[in-house]
Amino acid sequence: MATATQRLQRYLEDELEDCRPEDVEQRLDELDTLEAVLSTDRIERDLDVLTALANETRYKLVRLLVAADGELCVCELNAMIDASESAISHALSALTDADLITCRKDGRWRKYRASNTAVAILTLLDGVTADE
Amino acid sequence: MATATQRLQRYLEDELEDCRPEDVEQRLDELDTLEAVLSTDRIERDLDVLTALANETRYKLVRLLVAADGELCVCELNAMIDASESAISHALSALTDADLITCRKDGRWRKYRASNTAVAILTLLDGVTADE
DNA sequence: GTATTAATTGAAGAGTTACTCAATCAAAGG
DNA sequence: CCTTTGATTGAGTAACTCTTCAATTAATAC
Repeated sequence: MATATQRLQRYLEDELEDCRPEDVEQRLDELDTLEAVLSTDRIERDLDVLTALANETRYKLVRLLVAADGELCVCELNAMIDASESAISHALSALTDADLITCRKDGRWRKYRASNTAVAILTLLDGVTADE
Repeated sequence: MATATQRLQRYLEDELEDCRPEDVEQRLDELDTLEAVLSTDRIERDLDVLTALANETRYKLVRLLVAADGELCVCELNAMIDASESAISHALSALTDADLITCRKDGRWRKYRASNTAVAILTLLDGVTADE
C-alpha cells in the first residue's frame, strides 16, 4: 500500500501535470497552512460544545431553555421532558460544564437559563437546517 | 416520591403564592406552549448535524474543508489528518449523510467540499467560543 | 484481458456514553 | 433536633460509537 504522502505526491503531479514544479511546491505550502488550522485549542472547546448538544435529552433541555427566554426550574423541565429526574440532572450537569446553561439556586429550587452560546447555536441551526 | 406533576404544582403555588389561581393556570399554559417546541422534526435534523460534528475526526475534516474554501481530494485530507484511510472514509460518509459535505468524482480521485451548513456552523462556533 | 491504485464497505471488537438505581446533599418546616 | 422535599452524585450496566482489518468496487494503465 502506498503511504499517504506518496499518494498525495502522485495526486499533485497528476492534477498539476501541465504546470511547473513550483506549482506543486506552492500547493504543498497551501496544505501546510490548512493543516495549521487543526492546531488550535479552539477545536477542543468546539468539540465540548458539540458533544454536549449531540444528545436528545440535552438538546431538548437547551431547546426549552432557549425558547423560555429566561429561567426554568428543574421541576418544570422534568414535567416537560420524558426522562427521569436523575437523567435530567446528569444532562443539566453536562450542559453546565460546556457553558451552554447556567444554574441559580433559589431556596430549594434550582433554576437554569440558556447561555448566549446556546441561544446563538440553536438560532443558527433553525436557519441552516430549514433552507436546504 | 412525588410525581413530576405534583412537584410542579407545588412549585407554581410556591412561586406564585401571592397571586391569583388564574396566574397558575396561565403559567401552565405557557409551559404547554414551550413543550410544543419539542414536537418539531427539526429536532431530529439538528441532532443529525450535531452528532455528525461531535467527533474529532469528522470535525477536523469539516474544519479543513471549510478552511480550504473549495474542494479537497481524499488523499489530501489523508495527508493532513492523523487517522487511517478507512476511518477517514467512514467519517466522510457520515458527514455526507448529514449534508455537511458533498462529494464529486474526478477520475479515480474523489473530491469533497463543505456545505453551506458546515460553513455557517463552524463560522458561528468561531465567534461564540471566542468571546466567553 | 490483468495489474495497480484510490477509495469505500461491512463486520467485529474495543472503547465510550447515557441511563437506572441507591445513596446523599441541602433547604425548609415542624 | 427529625422529617420532608428538591435535586444531585456515583457506581454499575446496557447500548451505542468509532476504529481496525479484510474484502471489494471503480478507474486507469498496461
